[in-house]
Amino acid sequence: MAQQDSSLSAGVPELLILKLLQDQEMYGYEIVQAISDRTAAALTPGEGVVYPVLHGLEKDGALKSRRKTVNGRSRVYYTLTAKGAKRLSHLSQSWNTLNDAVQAVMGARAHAV
Amino acid sequence: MAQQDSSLSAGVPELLILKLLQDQEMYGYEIVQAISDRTAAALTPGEGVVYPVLHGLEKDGALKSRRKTVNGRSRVYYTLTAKGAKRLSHLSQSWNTLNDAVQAVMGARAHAV
DNA sequence: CACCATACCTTGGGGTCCGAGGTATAGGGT
DNA sequence: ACCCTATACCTCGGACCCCAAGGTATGGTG
Repeated sequence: MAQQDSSLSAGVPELLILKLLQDQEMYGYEIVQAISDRTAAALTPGEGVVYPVLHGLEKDGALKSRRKTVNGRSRVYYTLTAKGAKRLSHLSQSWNTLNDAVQAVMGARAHAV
Repeated sequence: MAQQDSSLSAGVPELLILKLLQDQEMYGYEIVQAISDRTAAALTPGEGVVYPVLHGLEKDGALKSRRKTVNGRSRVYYTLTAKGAKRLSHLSQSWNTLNDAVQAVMGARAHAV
């Protein structure tokens, strides 16, 4: 049973992966490092997280992949499909709603103390 | 094995419950509705979520409980311990870090200025 | 007296995340 | 030559989180 919309299971890795792939074509190993880099290592989902998400998204038609060999290395590049774009905007929306709700209870203050 | 700190498993219900109990003594059933109320029904963790969290927190010494009968109804009121307060500030911090990291990847859109 | 709201609780299952491990190639150091 | 690291793919087992559904009991209302 596909998970509900208002789920508390964040699905953050999926969100980030979709976003990265919206901006540019990338391959799995690259994504793992990109997330770590762009979040200043605050988030470091490993390969054990990223690859399964990638496979799941492709299976659902949210991503398309193609093999490419660079410097004798075989890489699997992923790109966003229309369905994936929809899923991204949707997930992104959910994240904002969740965050707003949390802030509402926590005192609704902007961070940065 | 107790979960890591930088976990992506949000633990939002726990965070909200701790926050509510920091502000005032409450009982389970009340908490369920308070979350729904204060988030304009954006979040509605049911009793199946709240009670187990409550029990877990108490077991860990983050909460203290006392039975009280009001209008012939038996309620279990919870309050925050020092340990719970620590856990709250900690979890709250984690949430902000997580949110910042997500925003960093998503484009760092300013929320409500 | 039936029904709903209150108030507590547990169980079963699905989803998410993670560390650990497995395979293979390219390149640098020794 | 050889090893070690980085690159690049992958899967598995388990831990944890969340949820819907159901179970028990009492008070108030129609």
